This record gives sequence, C-alpha cells and structure tokens, in this order.
Amino acid sequence: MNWTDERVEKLKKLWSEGLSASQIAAQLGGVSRNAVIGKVHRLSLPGRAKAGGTATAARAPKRNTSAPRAPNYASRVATRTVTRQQGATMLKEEVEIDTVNEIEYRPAANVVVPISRRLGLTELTERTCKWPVGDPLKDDFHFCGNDSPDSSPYCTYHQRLAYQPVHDRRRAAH
DNA sequence: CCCTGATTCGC
DNA sequence: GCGAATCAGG
Repeated sequence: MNWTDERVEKLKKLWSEGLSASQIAAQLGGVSRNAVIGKVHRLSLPGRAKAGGTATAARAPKRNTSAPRAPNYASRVATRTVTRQQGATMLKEEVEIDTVNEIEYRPAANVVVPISRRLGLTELTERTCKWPVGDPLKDDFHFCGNDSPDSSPYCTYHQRLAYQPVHDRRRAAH
C-alpha cells in the first residue's frame, strides 16, 4: 500500500480531527499505526499536545454548534451533532431525531455523553461500543467506539438507548 | 493489559 | 521514504 495523494489527504484530515494513529490506520486500511505515525512525522504535521494522552483530551476542541448532520437511515432516524459544556471540556454528542414525528431524544441533563471515538468497522473489539452513527452508505459512517464494559456490545450511554423500547422513548418524550 | 505518540534505523 | 521494533508513558 503506497501513500497516494488521496490517502495522504485523508490522513491529514483525520489526524487534524484528533483521531489516534491506530484509528486512522484502520480507516485507511493496509497500513499499521506505526506507518501512520511515521508518515505524520515525515509530513511534519503537528504532533499531539501530550504524548500518550487520551485521545479524548486531544479531540475536545471547539466545535461549531449548528450544521445538522446528514440524515441517518434515510427516512426515520437522524442524528444531529451538538456540543455542550461539561466542566472544562466541550462534549460532542449525537442527538437522535425521529424525522417522522420530529422528536429529539436528548440525553438527560445530568448524563455525561461521551465523545464518540468514531471507529471504523475493522477497529471494533470486544470492548468497544458498536453503536452505529451516520449513514452506512456514506464515508463518515462509523461506530461509537467508546469503552463497553463487561463485554457489553455498547458503552454505558448507548446501553440505555439500545435496550429502551422505541414506544417507551416516544411516550417519555411526549 | 489495554491503549497512546515518539524515535530509531535497516531496508 | 517507509514502517517494524522499540521506547516511554497514561
């Protein structure tokens, strides 16, 4: 696998978005995380603020609040990215929207919604959240990817959504 | 043990 | 230029 202009551009983009080297490697395919890191250095791209720091901290930067996301599963469910201040950090959250009934399923105010790690399919492991985000037919489709404790398929936040019946959610919203 | 980026150096 | 091996760390 060689570094075509296209792949270099994608590398730059994902690196600037704060994805980790291994995440970028998996999304590019055909390269190791070492290869990604090596390329980053050769391109003289800015390194991470703190070596070995959590990807979350490096990724937390200022985000625009508006800009609704592209529709999700074409018809019924969409997600919208919004930001919220939580202590010193900005959280980016995917808010679900029922496009038919125009209901927004917002997390409770006291719930800390983790920033998605945006993992690709090949990056998922036994302990990463497999909650899908976005349109599977589009390039930015990814999975939540945050830690899923006790071998659950979802992180603690998405567990709540996953096992909550739709009609209950709607009733709660009304 | 899971993960992170940084560096070195043979290729 | 490339990236595996290694280092240093959370």
